[in-house]
Amino acid sequence: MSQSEELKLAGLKTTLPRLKILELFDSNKSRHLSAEEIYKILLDEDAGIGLATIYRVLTQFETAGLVLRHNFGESSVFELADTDHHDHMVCVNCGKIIEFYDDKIEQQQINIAKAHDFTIHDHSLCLYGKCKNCQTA
Amino acid sequence: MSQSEELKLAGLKTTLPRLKILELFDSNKSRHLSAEEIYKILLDEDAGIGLATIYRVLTQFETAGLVLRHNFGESSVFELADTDHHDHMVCVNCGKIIEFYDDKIEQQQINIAKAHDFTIHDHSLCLYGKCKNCQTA
DNA sequence: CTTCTTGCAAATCATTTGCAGGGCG
DNA sequence: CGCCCTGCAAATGATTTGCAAGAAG
Repeated sequence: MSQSEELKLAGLKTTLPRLKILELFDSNKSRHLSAEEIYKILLDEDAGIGLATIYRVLTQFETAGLVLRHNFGESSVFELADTDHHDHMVCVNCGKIIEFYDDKIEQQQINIAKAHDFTIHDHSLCLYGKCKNCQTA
Repeated sequence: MSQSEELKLAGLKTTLPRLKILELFDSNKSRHLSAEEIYKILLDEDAGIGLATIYRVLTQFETAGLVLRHNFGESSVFELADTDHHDHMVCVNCGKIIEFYDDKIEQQQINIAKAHDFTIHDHSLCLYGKCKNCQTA
């Protein structure tokens, strides 16, 4: 599906800011971007896109289910919602983000919730520490 | 250990704001409080304690290891660090917080980190959903 | 054309900091 | 009595919103 079609499906008009942001997520290796990071990247491209617009677009994308918002540090980071559910490990030294999925943990969360008569809508699991390269530092 | 002694041990002078806040945590059934909540409670008591002071005290307490800071919603909530490690379930409807500890999950996190050559310093696991009383709502 | 969008600036929110007066040890 | 603390107001950083001008369908 083209990016333009994705937008249409979400009930959003095809506009430059939206395409640019989608494009960034599609092409970016890191996958995890904050509004500020997106803003700076687009500034370098002289796209003339304001920070407020980026926040608006990201919120719309989140509502439409196109991206997920995470609250690792103090500001939000977003990632494309194009893969299966996974959790994260964040390197407190270099900021690297490693994704992982573990069936035992997922299952155990469900068991625990059940034991407390709690219905899970969502969950967030984040491990903070040092990645391979930063352990010596 | 008295609250005054706890403060001394942390290298902090015994002052009214600090005692009041410690007292609140000790007496409060909910255990989890935000700076704003503490501020409002103390306002009602006419303690004349400013919000900035509450933030300062909470930060000092966190540094001293007396309290833990969590980032469930958009603002931080604090809890006394007087119990063993545990994770949380937060009811998105009524805000109720349920604490839990699961050995399998803890162990599995360690395994996963190891598999990725990652050294865990800390982790946060939070289940969002509806508690028993809010399921029908 | 009509409605959805955007850029910019001003407004919010949560939290932090500067400063001058006070209080603990 | 010196240094740590506090209240208040102003400063911050992240994110949101008001508004009038511009595009998309």
